[in-house]
Amino acid sequence: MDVTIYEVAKRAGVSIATVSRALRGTGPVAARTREKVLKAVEELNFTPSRLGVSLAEGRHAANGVVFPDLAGPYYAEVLLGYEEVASELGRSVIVLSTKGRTKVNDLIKDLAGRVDGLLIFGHTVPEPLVTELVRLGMHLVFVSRDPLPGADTLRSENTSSARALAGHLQGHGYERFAFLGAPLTSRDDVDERWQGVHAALGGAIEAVDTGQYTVECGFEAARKLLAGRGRPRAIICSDDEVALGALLAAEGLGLDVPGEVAVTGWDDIMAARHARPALTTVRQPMRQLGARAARALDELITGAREEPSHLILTTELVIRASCGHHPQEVEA
Amino acid sequence: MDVTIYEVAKRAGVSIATVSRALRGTGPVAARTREKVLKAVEELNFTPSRLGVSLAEGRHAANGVVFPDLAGPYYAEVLLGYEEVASELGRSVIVLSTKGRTKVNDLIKDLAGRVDGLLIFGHTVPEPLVTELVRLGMHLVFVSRDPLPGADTLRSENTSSARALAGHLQGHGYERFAFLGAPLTSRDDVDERWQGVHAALGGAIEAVDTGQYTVECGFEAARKLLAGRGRPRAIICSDDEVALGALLAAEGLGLDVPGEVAVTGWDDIMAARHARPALTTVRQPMRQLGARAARALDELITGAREEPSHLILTTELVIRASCGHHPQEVEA
DNA sequence: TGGCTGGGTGTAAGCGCTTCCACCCTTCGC
DNA sequence: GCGAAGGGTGGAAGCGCTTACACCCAGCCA
Repeated sequence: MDVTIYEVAKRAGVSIATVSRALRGTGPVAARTREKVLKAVEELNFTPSRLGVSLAEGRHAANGVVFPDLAGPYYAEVLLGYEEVASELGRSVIVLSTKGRTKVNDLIKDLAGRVDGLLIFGHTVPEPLVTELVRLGMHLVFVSRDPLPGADTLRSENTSSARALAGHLQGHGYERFAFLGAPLTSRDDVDERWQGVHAALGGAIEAVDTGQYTVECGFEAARKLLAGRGRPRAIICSDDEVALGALLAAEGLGLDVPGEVAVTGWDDIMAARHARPALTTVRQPMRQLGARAARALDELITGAREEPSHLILTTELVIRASCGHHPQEVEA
Repeated sequence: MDVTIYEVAKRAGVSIATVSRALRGTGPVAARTREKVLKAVEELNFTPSRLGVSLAEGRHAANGVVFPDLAGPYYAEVLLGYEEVASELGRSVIVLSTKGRTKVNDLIKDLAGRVDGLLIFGHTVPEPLVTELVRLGMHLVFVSRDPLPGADTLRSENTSSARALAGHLQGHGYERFAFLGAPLTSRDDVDERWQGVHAALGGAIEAVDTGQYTVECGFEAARKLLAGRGRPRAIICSDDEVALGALLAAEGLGLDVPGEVAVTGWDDIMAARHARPALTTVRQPMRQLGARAARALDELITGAREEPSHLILTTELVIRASCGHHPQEVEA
C-alpha cells in the first residue's frame, strides 16, 4: 500500500489537486481528464492513504468502543449492531477492552486520539476521565449507565420490566425471593433491576452479591444460598449468566427447577433459550442498542444534533420454563 | 482533542522537536527542559494526535480484524483473545464484519489503508482481493482456512479430533450417522471436520447441508432428517449452534437425546455446557487462537519473522451427555 | 589556550492528502 | 469583436507529527 497520489498524478499527467478532485468528485474535472486519472488509479492500484485523508480532513472517520470484556454474549451483540451501522455510515470501529488492563486511562486517551467519537459501556471509564473527555469535546455515547451532562446515554428499560417480572413470579404464588447479582457496586443496569424488584417485592426479597456477573460466580453464590437454611422459593438473577450458574447449582444440589426453586435471568442471551429448563428472562434489544448508539454518535459528530439525548429502549419479558409451571394464572 | 505540539512548545518555551524528544525519549533532553515540557503537557492536557504520529512514523499501530459475523460466540471469543494481545503490543484493533455487506472489497481496502496488518477469518475475503493484498505487501494472518502463500494461517486441529469423536460414537455402538453442516461450500474448518468423520465412518455417515451455521438452520435440517425414514442414530454437527438446533428439533419431535438419537457439536461455546442434555463437543481454543494470531501478525509487521507460518492448535474432545450414556466403554 | 568532543537544541523537510486561490482559456451575450 | 462568465487546472499552504541535520556552547585534553 505505498503508491501515492503523486505517482498517480505523474502517470496521468495532471496535478495532485486534479487527482484528488477527480476521485472525490469535489470541484469540476473534464471528462477526459477524469478518465486519464481513473486509468492511472487502476493501473497503479491506488488507494488513498487514510492517514493523509484524515489528517487533511481533520477527522478520523472512525469510532471507538470501550467495553469491559467481550466474553459474555451481551457485549458482542451490542458491538455487532453498532459496527453494522457505523460501517454503513462510513466509520470504522476500533475496539478496546478494559478487562484486566493496567493503565486504562492511557489506552483510552490513545483511543480518543484515533477516533471522532466513543461508545462506552456502563462505567468502564473512570469518572474523572469521562469528565475530561467531555471537556475536551470528545463525542460520547454511553450504553447502560445513568445520564450525565454532555454526553448521550442509551439503555434499556429496567425498572418496569423488573416489576413485571416480580409480578409474574408472585403470580406463581412464590413468597420468598432472592436477587443474585451485585446491585450496590455501580449505578448501572443491574442496580436498576434490583431497585425495580425490590420496589415490587419489598421485604420479601433479599440481595446476594455475586461479585462478578459470570456463570461461575452465579454458581457459587447460588450454591451457598440454596444449601443454606431458609432457601428462597425464587431466584431473580441480575443477568442470564448468573442465572445459568444458579441453574447448575440447583442441579448439583438435586433441586428441581422450577419445582423447588424458580430461577430467572436477564438479557436473553443465546444460552438462555437452550438451557433446560429454559430460562425465563427479560429480553434486551442488544443489537438495537448498538445500532442506536452508532446513529446517536453520528449525529453528535456531524453536528446534526447538539443537545445530548437520553434514550431508553423497551424490553420484553420472556416467559420460559424456569420460573414455574403455569397452571392457569394470569400473565404478567 | 485539539491542542497540538506547537502550543506545548510555545508554553514550554522550546521547539516542537524538543517536545517530541522529551515525550518519546528519543534523543537527549536536559532534565530541566524535560520538566518544563512535561509541565506544559500536563497543563494543556496534551495528547499527541495519532494521525500526526502515524503519518510521520509511517505506521498505523493498528490491526484490522475481518469476520463474517460476530453473532456466534466463536468470533467474539477469538476477537477477545486477539484484542487483548494486540493492545498489549500497542496496537489498536479495528473490526469489520462482512455479513450482509455489499461492496465488501471497498470496505476491506479502506480498512487496509488504516492498519499495518489484517486478521481474516476463513474465506470472508474474496480470493482475488487476498492475492492483491499479499502482492501489495499487506501483512495477513488467517484464522481457520487452508494455507496459502505469503500469509500466515492459524487453525485448530480438526481431522484427528473428528476421528476421535467418530470413534467415541462408535464406542457407543451406533452404526448410522449423519453430518449436519455445509461441508462442500468452502475449504474451511467444517470441511476438515467432515473429511475427518467421513474417513473414520465411511459409508455409515451421510452429509446434510444446513445452508448456514445457525441454530435455525440446524433445527430445520434436523427436523427433516429426524422426521424422515431411516433416521440416523447419531448426528454429528459441524458446530455447536447447529447442534443446539438439532437438540431443539429432537425435543420438538419427542425424541429422547441421547436415548433415541445422539447429537454432538463442535467449538464448545457457552450454550453447549448449559444445554440439556449438555452437548458433547470438541473444544476449540478460541481465545488462544486470537492471541496467537495477534502475536503472529506482530511478528510479521515488525519483521521479526519473514516466512509465513502455518500453525495448528490442538483441540479437546469434551464428552457430555448428548452423545450417549456411558456403560463402561473406553474413552476415545 | 585552542581545537575537539558531544550534550542539548532548533530548523526544516518530509509523511499523503485536501482545498483555497490564482490563473488560463473557452464560450457566450451583447 | 469584446468583456464577462465560468469551467478546468495547477500551485502551494496547511493538517500534526518525527527526525536528519546543523548549530551552539560547555568542558576537556594536549
